[in-house]
Amino acid sequence: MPTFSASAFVVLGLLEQSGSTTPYALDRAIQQSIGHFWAFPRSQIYAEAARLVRHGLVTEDREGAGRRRRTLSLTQAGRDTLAQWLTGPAEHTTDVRDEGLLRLYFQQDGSSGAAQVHRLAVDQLAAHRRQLAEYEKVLASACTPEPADPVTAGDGLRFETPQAASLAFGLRFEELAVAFWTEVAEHGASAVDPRPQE
Amino acid sequence: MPTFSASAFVVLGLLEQSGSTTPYALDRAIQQSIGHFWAFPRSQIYAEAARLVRHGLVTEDREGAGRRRRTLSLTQAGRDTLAQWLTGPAEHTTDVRDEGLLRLYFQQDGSSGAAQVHRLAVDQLAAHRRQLAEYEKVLASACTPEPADPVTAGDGLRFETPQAASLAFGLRFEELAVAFWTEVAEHGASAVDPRPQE
DNA sequence: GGGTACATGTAATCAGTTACATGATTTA
DNA sequence: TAAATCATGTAACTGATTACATGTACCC
Repeated sequence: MPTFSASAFVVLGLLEQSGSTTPYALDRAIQQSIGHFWAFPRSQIYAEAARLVRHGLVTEDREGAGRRRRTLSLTQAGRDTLAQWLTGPAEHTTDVRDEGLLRLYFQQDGSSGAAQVHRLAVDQLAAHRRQLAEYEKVLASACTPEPADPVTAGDGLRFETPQAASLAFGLRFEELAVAFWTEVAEHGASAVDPRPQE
Repeated sequence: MPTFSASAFVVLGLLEQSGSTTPYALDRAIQQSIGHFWAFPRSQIYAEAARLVRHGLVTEDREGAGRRRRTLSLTQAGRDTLAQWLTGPAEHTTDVRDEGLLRLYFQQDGSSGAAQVHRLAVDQLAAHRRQLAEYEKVLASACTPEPADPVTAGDGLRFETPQAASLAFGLRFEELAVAFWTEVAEHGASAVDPRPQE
């Protein structure tokens, strides 16, 4: 059997969570959750689904007319493959592609580029603020109020599921980005301290 | 003229910084710096360089024998295109692909999956610690000691160039990851608080 | 001088992106 | 009912990954 990519498991995992769905519904689910830590554009869903069908991990069912919608479902083989991946050894891959940081890297140092850097920072800041707001909305529904138990209680909200924990990471990432670009905007790139919290 | 991707600017930018170089040297530079926020595998350098040569932004010069090494240099058109990109409007794209978070997302909630989650967290933690150590090494050379001027002085080390500032972001990201997976390892996914610092 | 690690490139395959086309549903 | 928007799919193209092949230097 071939070896499947992480993108394949995005599809398998979501299918397990939701039962049968359409590619479009998968796309929506991805945008709001997994897409934040596994970029996965809509058009790839079709390709990935086709591959999974070819290998017998998913079945598809198409409407005969109209928009010829597909409905995807897991097969037993699909469920097994997913379970195996979830319990198997994890590779460590964190790939980031952030055009803002790339531009920052290539800016001239010294005061000549200061205005450019500032403009870049302001732009990036706005974008990350927007993203942060997104997360807050999404997480609001995944959050539960503080448990009464004083042993486990900290301050703030807590999550109950691994899903919500992953999203919490995304939220923290955006907070980091906002803090970073704020510093750059206010003090210029030369004032960025690698560890502000120490 | 066609529109160039961010990967193209990675090559152009590095060529400007270093004068003429070989694809291999570019690769090494990327691994240690830009690769952290713009994933760019070695084999793509050849493809990208070829494209840039085709469009006249780069010239290449090949050894006649032996390993037929290339030497790449910027043309004036290349320098111009780079300058234009650096001053032009920035898109906001932050794509992340992190297999660890993906797995976490799909873990079962409840106590049944706790051991899996723990193992995952320990693995990811180790990997991110390694990455963090990397950054510390790379940044040590980009760091300057605190300036004496009390107006701009904070606590800790400061950076002088946009390059170092970008890397500082990477370092903070790894610190975030380490903190996150530590929490998951210690308390399970259900104990992750979205905003520990509040 | 043979082994190991580093350096360099190519071609085939696979994944991802863009651009487009069309069907359904809501709303003015 | 026309316009706008949401839903759905395909095909052509470009970018990325893998696997391989070979050259060069170092070191024992």
